[in-house]
This record gives sequence, C-alpha cells and structure tokens, in this order.
Amino acid sequence: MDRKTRTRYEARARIIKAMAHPTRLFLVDQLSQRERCVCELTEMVGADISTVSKHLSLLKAAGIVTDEKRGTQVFYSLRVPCVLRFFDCVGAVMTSLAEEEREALLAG
Amino acid sequence: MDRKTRTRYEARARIIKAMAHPTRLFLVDQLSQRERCVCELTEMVGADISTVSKHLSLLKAAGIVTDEKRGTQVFYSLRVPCVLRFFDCVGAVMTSLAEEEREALLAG
DNA sequence: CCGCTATTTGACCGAACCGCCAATCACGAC
DNA sequence: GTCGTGATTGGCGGTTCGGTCAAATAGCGG
Repeated sequence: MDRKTRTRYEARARIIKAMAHPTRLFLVDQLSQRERCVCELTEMVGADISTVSKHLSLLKAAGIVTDEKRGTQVFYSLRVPCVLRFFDCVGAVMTSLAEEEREALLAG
Repeated sequence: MDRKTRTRYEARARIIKAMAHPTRLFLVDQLSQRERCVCELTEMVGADISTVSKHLSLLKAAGIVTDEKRGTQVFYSLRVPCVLRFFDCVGAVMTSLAEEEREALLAG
C-alpha cells in the first residue's frame, strides 16, 4: 500500500470513526428528524453538557453536521443525510453476525 | 436515553467501529473483489502478519467478513457487501467537509 | 456594568486501541 | 516423527479516546 493510498484510507477512516460511538450515532439519528440545540440533545442523551458538546464538535469537524448560533443557543443539524444509510447496513451486519454465531454453534 | 436504547446504539457502534480504521477499510475494499488469504493481504498492506490477522479477526467478530481454512492457508471474504456503500457516503461527507471549510474561509 | 444561561475549551485520568515481537498452534511435506 | 510455512494469540510500550470537572467565552436582560 503506497503512501497516497494510505492517506486516502486514513481520510475515510476519520469520517467513519466520527460515527463509531453510541452517543454520536444517537445524536445523528435525532438530528435526522430536525435541528436541535445542544441543551435539548444533552437532556435526551442524559450526559454532561460538555461531553455532548465535544461529540457534536467532533461530528462537525468530520463534516457530518453543521451548527448555527441563534441568540444564546447553538442549533445543530444533519449536513449529510446519507450517513443514515449506515443504519440499514448495520442491521444487515447484525443479522449476519447472528447467523454466523448460529453456524458456529451447530458446527461446534 | 433509556437502557434499551443505549444498548441498541452500542451494538450499532461496535459494528461501525470495526470499519473505523484505515487498514480495515483497505481490507474490506480488497475483499470486495474476491476472497484472499491472510498472506496475500499482509503483503498488500505491508504490515506485520500478526497485525493483519488481528484486524481480520476483528472484522470477523463484527460479522463483516468470514474465513475459511483451506490447507495451511485461511481465506477471508466479504460477508456483507453493503458495507461498500459506506465508501460512497464517505465521499459525500468529504465533499461536504471541503465545502464547510471554504465557507469558513469566506466568512472569516 | 452585573448576573444568568448556553456553550465551548483545557486539564486530567482511566480505559481502550495499535503495532510489533515472541510464542504457539495447525497443516502439509518429507 | 521433524521441519517449514501460514496463521493466531499473548504481552508490552506508546498513543488515542471518553468522561468529568473547572474555567473561559458569548449573548441577553436588567
């Protein structure tokens, strides 16, 4: 794998990594419905506001969400809706995983 | 977020996390073409065979790939092709990211 | 200006991750 | 059986991640 190829896969991995956390998946899921302010998301998640804020800025840095300040609040919204398709595929993988485990059980 | 919801998002995150690494993305990409043995993949990646083996078993544990032992070699293949759609979306996110940066540049 | 609320940022610390090395296991050839 | 090759596993440093706390910043109302 040459240097250029490696760089390309690293860039891709950075974006997927941004999705690879339960709280951030939840946030993306919520933002797919409509924009929400940090305080609202914080209440939904049930964690410290600084934690949620950091997750959101990570998603923003990855290019997945955008923010817009209105008065004293900051509203986040989903910028790239195609990430929602991750969920479908993840469902397929989970099915595959269950199958694999069943096969292993039968084999053993 | 109640306990059940959290568990569901954790399960999803585990699978996405399995994809969130440049080497593993590369492996998935290669396996989308055809099955390959560990030694072949190792040579392509250019890392220690133990490293590649661990990445592959991680992908397997996530349900994304399967392995089949034939003689002294182990062949891995892609089990859930839909993960390839990740790449398209990642491309879209990268475009969005470039846009966002350009906007920030103009605004600043 | 001050106080209040919403949010971000920095420091800290435990946990998880990554890559290499060595040891081990599995298989085929002899 | 021994040897050689392919692959997995365990362990060890170094790095990154995630959550919490405290401090800093930003906007609004008085």
